Amino acid sequence: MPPDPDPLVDALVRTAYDVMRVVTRVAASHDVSVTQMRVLGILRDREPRLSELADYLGLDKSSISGLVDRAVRRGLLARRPDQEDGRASRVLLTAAGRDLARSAAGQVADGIEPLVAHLTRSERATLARLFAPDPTAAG
Amino acid sequence: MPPDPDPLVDALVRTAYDVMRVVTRVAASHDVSVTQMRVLGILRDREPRLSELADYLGLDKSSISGLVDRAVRRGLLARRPDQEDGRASRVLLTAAGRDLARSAAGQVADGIEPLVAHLTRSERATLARLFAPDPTAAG
DNA sequence: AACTATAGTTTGCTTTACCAACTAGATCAA
DNA sequence: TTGATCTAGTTGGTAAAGCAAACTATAGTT
Repeated sequence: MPPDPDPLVDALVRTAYDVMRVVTRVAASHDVSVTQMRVLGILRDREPRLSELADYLGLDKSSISGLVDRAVRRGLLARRPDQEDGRASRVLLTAAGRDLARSAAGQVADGIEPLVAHLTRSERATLARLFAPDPTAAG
Repeated sequence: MPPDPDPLVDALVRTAYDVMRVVTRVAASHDVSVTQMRVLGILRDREPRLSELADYLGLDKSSISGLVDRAVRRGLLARRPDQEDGRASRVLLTAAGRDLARSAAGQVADGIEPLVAHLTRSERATLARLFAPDPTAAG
């Protein structure tokens, strides 16, 4: 989207594509889709219902079923019936899934490193601060 | 990918997902895929061969054929035989494609705005500067 | 002219993701 | 309690994304 009058927006979009390229590459190296990678990341500190997962991802419930199915078949995720609601299931990482998530996170960090390699220590700190856990925006 | 020791990396990944969410939404509102949106953006100031486009996107040639086909069928792109190489085609925006690209760029800018709404003018300038047209990294 | 390399296309496959229809368990009302 | 309704998740059907492999046609090379 070149004729972007706002250089910041332009930079954000460009950087987003760069980051996604890294994530895509790392995911592929583990033979997992970007979305599945993201699921693994989300589940590291959560054990949500399928519908909650759908909300996190902004996807339709029906998209989640197959996504989780495939990951379960691969031994990365497991389903657990919800205690409080007989209709619901909760999704959680298996040991293998947790290993993959950890390893992939490291690779993503390494892959992103070059994108900010030209920044000084203090510039990085500034960047991290400006991007801080979004005070108002949705997470 | 929570247990990311580097808060900057974490912020970049999170922001990338936020940006992609906006792009996805805008693309959907035009009934176009994220990849097609990206193609429209790329073609705004270029008229590449299919193979060059494949390189830009990091996709296989075979993925490009169908992608371009569908966009041509929608009247967003056109193929033009390359003068210098009888095997090659060049891809370019139609007027409709250019309109869509322009309009979408505006929507993306508007959608991203909230992500940086909490920043002061000077903080934005800093951010834009730190993200500047990556001096070393690949574009 | 014959080989080889390159540009694109086509076919077949899996995954993604949607929608709509469905099942089963929850919830609310009478 | 029974019935109406809502919600969680699954299933089936569809279009697109993207890869790999086989193929066509043009370039380039020897």
